[in-house]
Parts: sequence; structure tokens; C-alpha cells
Amino acid sequence: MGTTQLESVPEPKYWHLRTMLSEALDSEFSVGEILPNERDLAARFGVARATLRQALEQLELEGRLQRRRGVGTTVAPPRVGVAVGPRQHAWPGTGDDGWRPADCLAAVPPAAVAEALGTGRDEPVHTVRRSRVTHGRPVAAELLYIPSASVPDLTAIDAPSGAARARAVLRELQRLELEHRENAVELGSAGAEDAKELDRLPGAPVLVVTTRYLAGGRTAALSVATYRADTCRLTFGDSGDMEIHHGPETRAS
Amino acid sequence: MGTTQLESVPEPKYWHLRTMLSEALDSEFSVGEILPNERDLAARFGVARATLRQALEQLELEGRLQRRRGVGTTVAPPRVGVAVGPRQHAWPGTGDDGWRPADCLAAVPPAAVAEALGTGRDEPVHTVRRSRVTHGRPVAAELLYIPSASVPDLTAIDAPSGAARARAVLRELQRLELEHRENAVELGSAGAEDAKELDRLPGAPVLVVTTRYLAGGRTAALSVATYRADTCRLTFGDSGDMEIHHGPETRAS
DNA sequence: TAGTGGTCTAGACCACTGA
DNA sequence: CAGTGGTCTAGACCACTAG
Repeated sequence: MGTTQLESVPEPKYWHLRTMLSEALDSEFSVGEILPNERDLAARFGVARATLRQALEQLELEGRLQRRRGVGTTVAPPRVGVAVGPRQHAWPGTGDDGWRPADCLAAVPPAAVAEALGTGRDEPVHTVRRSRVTHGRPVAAELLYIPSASVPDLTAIDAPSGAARARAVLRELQRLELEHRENAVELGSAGAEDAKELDRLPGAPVLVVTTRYLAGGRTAALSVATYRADTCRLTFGDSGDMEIHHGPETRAS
Repeated sequence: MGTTQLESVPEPKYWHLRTMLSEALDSEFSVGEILPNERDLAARFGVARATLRQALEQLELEGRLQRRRGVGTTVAPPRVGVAVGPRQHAWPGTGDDGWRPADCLAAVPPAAVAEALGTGRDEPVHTVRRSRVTHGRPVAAELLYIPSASVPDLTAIDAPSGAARARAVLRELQRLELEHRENAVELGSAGAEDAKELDRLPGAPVLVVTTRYLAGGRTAALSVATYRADTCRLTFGDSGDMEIHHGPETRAS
């Protein structure tokens, strides 16, 4: 029978909104431009503010928009390509890769990290905090866990604490011969500390890159780095920048 | 002075909720268990349902929960480690890597893809659709763009369309000598088609992996694969599974 | 059909920014 | 200070699933 079964799947309003805004962004706005405020936009489209916000959240997730409290909503620039493990056989802190050591202290790592490192449950390890800056913007915050066994010659006198200490630990680490690096990427949400460092609110989506540094058959160091998911595109395998479609969500409905 | 300036940053309710639920998940629930429904949970914590939902959304984003309409909210298993580019010098469709070719048609690719391939603006390319299954669950949907120049000997007679056609295209592609693969990962949201394929709702968060296959100094093929961000952890650099902390958001507040 | 999560509303108040 | 986005509420209805 001619059952015109279309319209059987009514599109949610926020999704339709997202599509319309996305097209408007492509055709009528340029990078950095400020959008009308949420209340006006909601009124213009005849929806509640919460619904409008749902659409904006999508677009922010996709890196199309940037929202700042007290300021407004602006059109985001294309995502920055960030090289992860540009030289697969290099220790952290080698060369000028954009990482800036911030601090270092001895602390007991999370249980899962301790297990990966093969250290005891209550054994403190060197914990280096670093942050990464690209184009003047903070893009990543990292915690590097380094067991004492990986830097046996490190003396407490070298540098008691702070950034200097962090650099000393990395310098010692580089004396080992690196065999291999293993990376994993997953989605996470920024904790309070990371959020502050990345200039975002708690819960902001981040790409969590876990890197295991193998030397002498052991895991000599382990890094957990959180990248801003809204502004970053992580690139693997040396060569830096592919410029493919700034907005994912390729196939339309 | 003893300015007890704590409490100067009141934590949002939904964030506090998220933390409490997360701890409860660790200690009082096991994988697969069903949580109380949202209305009950909201009442139990004395918040509006929308606020409770905000917390659940966070946990789902982190891969801790799984929600299904009409069914309920369950505790999610740890994320699946999915190898991306396990053999850096292999074409797609080589060996049994979990990818299943679904379809193939000739279509004009998005402008950004055409540019990367170096094809004309209105030139159709072979567009292969594949889906990837791990542990019986769909984890990724892919579109593979292959210019005709990369498979010059392909005849229309080989296989007119469908999965057979897709396999024929991949077989032809493998005759070229692969020089290099470049990967990029970014956050995106599932379009309508991908969402259906991944058994998710439109707008669900996905990890978009863009792979460029280089042969003969050209981009011989380009793949855009979307992985379920809630259930997948992408691993790079051969070796498969690192088992580091199932829930990101390491540093607590 | 009963119960679940998904969508949507209209309103309120808060935290932050910049003039 | 006025204006922005961020949080929260209480309620309604819809779409889906399973018994």
C-alpha cells in the first residue's frame, strides 16, 4: 500500500537547530565573529533557551563554536593539528616540542598507574606536571609518572622541587635507552585542576592520551595527557598537518 | 589572616553528583548492573531530574554508564582497546582486522576530501562503506574514498555494486605499494547514518579518525572512520592493549 | 500497557566579564 | 554596572522497550 511512512522519525528540534546553525555558520559568519546571545537566538528560532543551548553544545563539541561566560559565543577557528609522539623514539622533554615542565613532586600514583609501572601499591614515584602550549593557547595538561628505578642517579640536592626539579628528572630519564612508545586515546572529561589549566570549565570534554615509555623491557615512565577536545586534532605518525574537513559529522541526515 | 576562603568556589550540584555517583559505581555496583531510574535517583538526591541527567551524561561520556531508552541505565564495562593502524604499512582490507565491507558506490566526495585526494571538484570517486565489529559489538563506521586513478584496472563488470564491489575495489587497491599512513584523531558527533550504524542516537560523541594512505607520492586513498567514543579506547603503535585507568578524570577536585 | 530514557518548556537565579 | 553564558527547577509530553 502507499503507506507514505516518511515523517515516521521526526527529527529532534535541537538537532534540526544544530543543522541550521551549522549552515549559517558556514555561509554567514566568519571566524571570531560574535553570535547573538542565547536568549535572542532562542526567541528568533521560537524555542526555549535550553533547547537552543543543546544545539550550541553540539556545535561547541564539534569545535565550531566557542562560548565564554560573561563574554558571548564566537565562531571558533579550525582545530589545531597537534602532533602526538612526533618522534616515536624520543623521551619526553627532548627538544622543543611545546611542553613546558611546571612542577615535580613525589606522590603515590593511582592504583592503575602503579600497576602499569610495576611499583608497589604505596610506593611514591616522581610525578612531573607539564603543560603544552601551541599558538599561544594552552592545549594540554600532563602528568608524567616516573618510578625512582628509572632515574637511579637523581639526587635530592639537584633541585629540591618545582620546574627545575622537573627538568632534572627528565634529564636523568633521557639517559636510558628508549625502546618503544605506546599510545592510547580516549574521551574523558576535565577534572577541576586540568580544567583550570586548560582554561575550561570542569567536565569539559578532553582527549586523554596515555603513553607508555618502554626501556629495558620495563615501563620506564607513563604519561597521562589531557588535550582540549574542542580545539585540538591529534596527529599521529610524524608528518604534521592534514587539513581535512574542519567539522566532523560528515554524512548529513 | 585566618581568612577561611574555602567555599569560595561552590561546586556545581551536577558535578558533585557526578563524583558521588562515580564513587558509588566503584564500590557498590558491578558491570552490567541496572541503576534505579532517573526519577527515583533525582528524588533520592533531592535534585531536579535535569540536574541528575547532567551528571549521568558526564558519566556516560566517560564510559562509566550506558543508557538505553525504554530499558534503563546500566554500569558499562571497561572500554574496549581498539587498534588503529596495527600494521602501519598495510592497506585497508588486508587480513582480518575486524572491518567488514558493506557497500560501494561512486559519488562526489565532500570538498575537503576531494582536495586532499587531488581530484576535481565534481569528480566522483569510489566510496566504500565499512563497519567494524569487536566482541560482537559495532564500534566504528567508515567511509573510504578511493579515486579512480588508484584502481585503474578495475572494471565495472567485476562486481556491479554492494559488498562484492567493495571487496573488489580494496583488492585492486592492494596492488599499489603503500608508502605511508597518516592518522589524525578528533572529537565529533555522530550523524544520522553513523548513529544508526553504531546503535546510538544522533549527536552521540565519536572519535573521528582520518587516515591518509600515501602511495607513489600521492594520496591514494582517504578514510574517515567514526568510533564510538563511549565504548572505545584507540591504541596506536602496534601493541594492542594497555589497561590504564578505565575512568579518565584522574585528578579529583 | 507500564516503565524507561529523550525532548522540551518557561522561568529563576548565579558567576563572570568588560565598560 | 549591564549583559553574557552557566546552573537549576518543576513540570509536561514523546519514543522506545519489554512483558
